Amino acid sequence: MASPVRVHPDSALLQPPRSSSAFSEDSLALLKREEGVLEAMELADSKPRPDASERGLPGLYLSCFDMLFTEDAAWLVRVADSSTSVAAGPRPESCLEPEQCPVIDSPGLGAAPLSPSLDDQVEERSLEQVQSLVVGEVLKDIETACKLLNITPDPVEWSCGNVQKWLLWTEHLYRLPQVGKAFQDLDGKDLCTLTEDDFRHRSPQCGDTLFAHLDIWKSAAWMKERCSVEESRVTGKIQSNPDNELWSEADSSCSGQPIHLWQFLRELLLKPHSYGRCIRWLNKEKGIFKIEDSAHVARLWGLRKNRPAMNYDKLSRSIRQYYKKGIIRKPDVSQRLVYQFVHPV
DNA sequence: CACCAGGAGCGGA
DNA sequence: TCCGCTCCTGGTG
Repeated sequence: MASPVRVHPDSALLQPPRSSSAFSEDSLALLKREEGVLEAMELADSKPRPDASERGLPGLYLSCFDMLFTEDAAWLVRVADSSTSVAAGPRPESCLEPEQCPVIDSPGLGAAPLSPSLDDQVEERSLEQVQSLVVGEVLKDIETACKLLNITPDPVEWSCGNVQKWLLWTEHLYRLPQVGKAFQDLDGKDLCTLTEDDFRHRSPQCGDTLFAHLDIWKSAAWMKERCSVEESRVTGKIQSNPDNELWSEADSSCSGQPIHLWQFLRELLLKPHSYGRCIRWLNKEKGIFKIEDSAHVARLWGLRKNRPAMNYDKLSRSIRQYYKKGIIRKPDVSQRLVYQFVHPV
């Protein structure tokens, strides 16, 4: 398990790397294990990818932030730069696969070796790009979790029920023991005032991990608020995110309307890096998808709808109600757990 | 046994 | 009224 990292909203998040220690074995392993976070991370890895959904959201955040604040990130940038700089010429065997091409703009490196100071500047610039990519990705993933759980991104605003939802969600994704009872009757405000020791006291097994996860949510909320204040100050309005537009049709949580099952399924399908193990497209153009883990999808749906007794039997009955409504149907060649959106995106 | 199909009653919005 | 949850019977591989 990734070691939790402390991220305080007011300090660490936007700071440059703090450590000058060597690349530890742990962080290397972490890097190899957790590279699915965003494309920028993928360039550091040429090994077969582990199943994305096994990482779970929280673990993903931890490793992201861990990387952000260590020398590892600078190393990552060096990999990115070297891979882009050789793009015109033959690539060594250890180079990246085509689909793992860096998304970071090359700072325009020439063939000649850089002077140390220029090298530092390049690293710093690329590091900023990596940082903003990672932070953006973390915010997006938290946003997804918020939509699925129907909670606000800011833990301070959570009700007792929201806190329990978040705990369930985190435990579920990160395979933690259930400790909800230890945090009973706490609302978000109370939760946020707890210290790491309080968390450990309430849950010796995973209190520190939960605390770290919560810290990241708090950081993200802080950043989001900062960004929106900044944006509204500069542009006078909140800018829209193209990625949100992509699935705004399927997102009803923003409009206050209860989410429909077909919308929920599409949300999961549009986040393959998080949910690809439990539901995935077989043919996105035709809208054909397969539920790989029926129990898992049912649990997620139950979590989203506050229906602890939800199971696949009930979920599939709801899906079948869509048949006569012309929203979902069985594909021409019927297969188990395979359905088709009548009107693909 | 897990999945599939569909009828029916119910409650919430 | 619509939507989804729940319970149900019966069928299939």
